[in-house]
Amino acid sequence: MTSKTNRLSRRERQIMDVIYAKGEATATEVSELLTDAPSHSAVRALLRILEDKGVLKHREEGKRFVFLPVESVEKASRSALKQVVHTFFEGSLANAVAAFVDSKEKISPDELKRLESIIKQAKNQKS
Amino acid sequence: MTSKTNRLSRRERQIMDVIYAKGEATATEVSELLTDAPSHSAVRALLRILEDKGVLKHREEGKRFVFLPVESVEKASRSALKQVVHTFFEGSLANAVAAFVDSKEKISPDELKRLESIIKQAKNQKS
DNA sequence: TTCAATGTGCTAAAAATTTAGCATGACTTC
DNA sequence: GAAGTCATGCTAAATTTTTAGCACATTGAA
Repeated sequence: MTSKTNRLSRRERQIMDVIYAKGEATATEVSELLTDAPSHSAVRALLRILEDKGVLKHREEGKRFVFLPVESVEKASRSALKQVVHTFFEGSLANAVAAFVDSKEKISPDELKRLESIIKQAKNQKS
Repeated sequence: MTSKTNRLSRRERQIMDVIYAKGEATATEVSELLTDAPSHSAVRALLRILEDKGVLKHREEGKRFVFLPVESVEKASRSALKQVVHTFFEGSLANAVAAFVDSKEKISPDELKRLESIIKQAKNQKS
């Protein structure tokens, strides 16, 4: 249960969120996307630390470093989602979806259709 | 976007998670539920800090303090969920549900039924 | 070549988090 | 009422996080 992101400091987590949302990012991009970004060198330091911790890696692109998660986004997102569902919705996906639907988020008809077919498919696979 | 829980340190978040999952808890309960709990007095200190920060409040029950979130669990859970969906699933609930279904989590037939009816209801409300 | 621009790495200091331990108060039990 | 138990508050120290700034490398233009 002690997930990897659980071991990250606040800034580190903020940065990981940005990178997960974007897929990958340079130090400058991270800086720009953080709403309350610290100095540029601070961001770079954090990125280096995250790499030390083994949650990020980078590839060099020209002279810039492009950082990306070591763990696949798929895996990370699944565990983040599971974590929320567990903490707040007693482990029930249905509870979570219900809450989301109840909120004022507009869910487009398209989304609803997709949801329907996802559920249908899951039902079939069960049997 | 800078949510309240975003301002919490790692330990503070851990504690909030425990309390959200349980609804409310005493210092002792929090200690027991943390997998890598620090000393008891450390936990109490954190709880005090969280109260100072305005995310927890307490009521006295005999001689113990029972801590509970200031923000309703409903509200907190909605924003936690929204956050994950935004960060990892491009804001799409359907994407999130698909990922959850794909994972090896067993989703009971009951859950699936509930999901179906939730979606159906949402569709009707739209029109 | 030389200079400016843009990137990185490193280091050390500042700030924040996390912790233990002691003092205190209430309640029970002997 | 004395001692033991269980709770809290406070304080100060240890540890971690967060930061800025300087040094160095590379690229491209003048």
